[in-house]
Amino acid sequence: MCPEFSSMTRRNHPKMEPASHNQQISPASLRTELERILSATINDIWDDKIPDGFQAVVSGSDNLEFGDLSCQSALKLARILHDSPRKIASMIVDGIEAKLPGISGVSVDGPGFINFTLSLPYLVSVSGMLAYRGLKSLLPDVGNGRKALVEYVSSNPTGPLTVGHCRQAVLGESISSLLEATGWEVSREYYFNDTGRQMTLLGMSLAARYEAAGGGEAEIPEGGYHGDYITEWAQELRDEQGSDLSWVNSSAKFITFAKERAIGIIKSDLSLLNIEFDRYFAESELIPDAVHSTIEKLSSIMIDGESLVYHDNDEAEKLWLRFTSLGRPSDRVIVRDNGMYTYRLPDIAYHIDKFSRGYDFMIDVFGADHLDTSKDVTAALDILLGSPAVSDKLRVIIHQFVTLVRDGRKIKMSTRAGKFVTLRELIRDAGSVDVTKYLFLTRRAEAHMDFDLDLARKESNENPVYYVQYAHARISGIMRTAKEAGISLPEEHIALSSDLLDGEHERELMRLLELVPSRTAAAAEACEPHRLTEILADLATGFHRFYQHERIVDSENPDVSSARLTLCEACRRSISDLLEILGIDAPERM
RNA sequence: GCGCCCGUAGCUCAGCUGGAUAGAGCAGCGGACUUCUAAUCCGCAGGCCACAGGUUCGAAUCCUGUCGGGCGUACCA
Repeated sequence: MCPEFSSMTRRNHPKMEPASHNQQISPASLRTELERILSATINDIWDDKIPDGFQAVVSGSDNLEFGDLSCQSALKLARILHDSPRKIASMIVDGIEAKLPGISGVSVDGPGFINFTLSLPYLVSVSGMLAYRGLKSLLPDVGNGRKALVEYVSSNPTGPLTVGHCRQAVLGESISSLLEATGWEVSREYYFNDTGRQMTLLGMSLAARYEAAGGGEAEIPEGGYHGDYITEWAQELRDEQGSDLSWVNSSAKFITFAKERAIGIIKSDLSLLNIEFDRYFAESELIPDAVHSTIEKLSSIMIDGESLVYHDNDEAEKLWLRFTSLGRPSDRVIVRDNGMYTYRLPDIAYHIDKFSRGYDFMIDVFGADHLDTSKDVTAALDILLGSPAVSDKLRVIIHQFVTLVRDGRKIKMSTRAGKFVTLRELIRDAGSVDVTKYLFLTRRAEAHMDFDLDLARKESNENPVYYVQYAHARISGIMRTAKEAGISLPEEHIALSSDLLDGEHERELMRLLELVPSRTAAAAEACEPHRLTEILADLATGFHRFYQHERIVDSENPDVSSARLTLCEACRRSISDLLEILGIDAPERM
């Protein structure tokens, strides 16, 4: 934000309200309107030959030679109409009767693309909107205040967060912000398992270290946790408890102590990333009521004359869920013979709880290891809640793992064996939180990524995040220079004359800016925050190039300076708005 | 064996859901600072989009198969 400008934008000048103010059209409505006109034209010409529901689509051209926006409908229609795409395209263009908003040129190119050139006044007005009202004002209000829930990290409280969790944390957090940017009211939730075998093992591991710290001989149980942090907890516990022997005989106390310590570490790890959850949902909250009622619901479902759950003949307690009747590869045990629940059952109960809380959209962000389980859970929810309810509202995003490489070799990570690289260490090696975040955010979730620890610091010095942040800092510097020179942004309500911005470099930058809202909206729709890093890089390049070619602050030409300042501000604000969604700092100086 | 994901420049990765000449950063080579921040810009070089078929006006993108890598295939989570 530039406080020195905000006061201006709020001032009212009713008498000076120019006519052009009402003509401002947003990038989104321009596209909708174009598509509407094209669709109508196509239907007018060919009428019943066009399949029902046919919609023309316009998208940004990848090459400036082909105009700013392009439509491929003629190519698609060629097959249906049995005619050459070029001819069809020409007929469409000739048949357009309505005035196209914000468009100064239409042409038919290549095999049959219809290309549109955006008008200069329109481009100028969009830059103005970005500068004065910010990116969010141009994003579609998809959520419209509806509630969404994003579950992510959800790592069990058995130790510090690792590199893998870091990727997920950054991904989940940016998805949450992206949804917020498009009008959703988002709750961030962390689900953790605080019962079951892993917690018992953790408690036993701590007990063993506690013994050892007292000089005793004790072994960590098989499958237990070997991390150094457990030894530290044991020592702390010793120091605190002194000779209080009641601890030694109470496994529950060890579990509770370890659990609380672990959650504390996790929360402080997350705070390093500036991530705060609205709720930490413990599995134990579901036991016994929610789990029991889930078992009942599952039991009442019959498929092909068979109950969805069944017992083995010999063991009374053990309960299976017949996932095979739900199209899954194999049945699974959901209650063990000792009466304890396996992971899937409470997780189903948890998701039923989520659905019951009235969210319109739910996202689960999981690592690749959860894929199978997650499909089982979704299959169970489909049958319990009705398939459309689940597929409409629940979206599971699976991200692939980070493969760490050190000394040219891949490192196997294991939390239990105590062999892992923590989030803390990663941030330390990368040298900055922003660098670490950007590192993960430039990749799409499904991409496997190799991360070379030896190159961490080296890479971070050359990290693209600095390139983007530098653009922001540079513009901020220009704003300061402009202020000193007595040049300010034009006031919002005065339509900017496009004559002042008719150079090729101005146009190139404005064209880039015009694409930002639709690209951001598409990223939100797809829940793919990595696309924002692409937009950011493009904006930074666009600005740096513009800066190289054009003098912005020039006392000799205050009008031009002021107009160019608007473009800079549009750029700066778009960058800072996008960085904010990604949770990355937008520095004013570097 | 089976299921899911991935294979794109030397390296790390994009590629807007089938379109026009496949892009960026880093690494390499060569240029540009008396001018609002050179953490920048401009140029060169670098590709059989793993491989083989198929679908059609058109494929990195869709379908099949092969090869290679990751994850899963627990009465762990």
